[in-house]
Amino acid sequence: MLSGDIIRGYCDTMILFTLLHEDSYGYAISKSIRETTGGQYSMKETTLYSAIARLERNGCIAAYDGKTSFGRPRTYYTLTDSGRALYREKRDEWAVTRDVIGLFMEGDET
Amino acid sequence: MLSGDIIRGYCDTMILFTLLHEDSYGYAISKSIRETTGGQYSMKETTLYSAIARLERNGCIAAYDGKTSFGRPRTYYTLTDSGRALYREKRDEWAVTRDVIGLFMEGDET
DNA sequence: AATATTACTACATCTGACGTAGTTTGTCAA
DNA sequence: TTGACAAACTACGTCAGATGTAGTAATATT
Repeated sequence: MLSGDIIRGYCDTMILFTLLHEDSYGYAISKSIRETTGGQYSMKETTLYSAIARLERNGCIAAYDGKTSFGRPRTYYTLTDSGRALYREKRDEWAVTRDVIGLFMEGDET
Repeated sequence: MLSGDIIRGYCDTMILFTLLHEDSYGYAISKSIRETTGGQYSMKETTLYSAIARLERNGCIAAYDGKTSFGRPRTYYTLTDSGRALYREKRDEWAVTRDVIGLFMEGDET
């Protein structure tokens, strides 16, 4: 199970990725991330919500009220253009990061 | 130029990797890292030295005095067995991390 | 002795990921 | 109508790693 600093800097990207496909809300985003990673990574609630707040503050996602069948109404989020742009940046940055860190790995020529 | 949080968690590994090949000291380790990445990443001095201190505290590297031709004498570092073990752990962890984060990247099928 | 150069040290700050705990808003059973 | 209950957050504090700014230490050269 991965956690913390290892993933640091990519929590936001995971959320953006999830919203790339369809609008969603907190709990569902978290579930989607868990599923995407096949259970290898599970984002903590606080991490998720603070990342969402940050993304909204930065204008990368926008909120709107949704319905629910039970319990408190959900807040849905949708990607903005700048959110989409940020995703692309992060994706490109990742390609570089991955290769650079890979230079320090031996016996790992996958 | 990569920096900070992107690389976070792998500074230690870069240092361990460098020492895998031969004993070295602060400035030279930093230089070696810059060269390994082809100038794509340059570790800040403070980052380097605090990582070195951490690794030594944890028994992953051991220090000994070295000579110098000019200026203050260097402190050389050598990998310990547990440092070598930590490197292997980090290397394996990286393989997983890389694949998991990769799941969130589109149009990036390199 | 003054200076230049290499090699660090000290210390404060910032940020992002968490832990623990509590709150809000709705449905439903009785 | 009210109280249990569940979903969906919110508040707040902590911690570690990377970094900025600045200063110190040791040694050879002039």
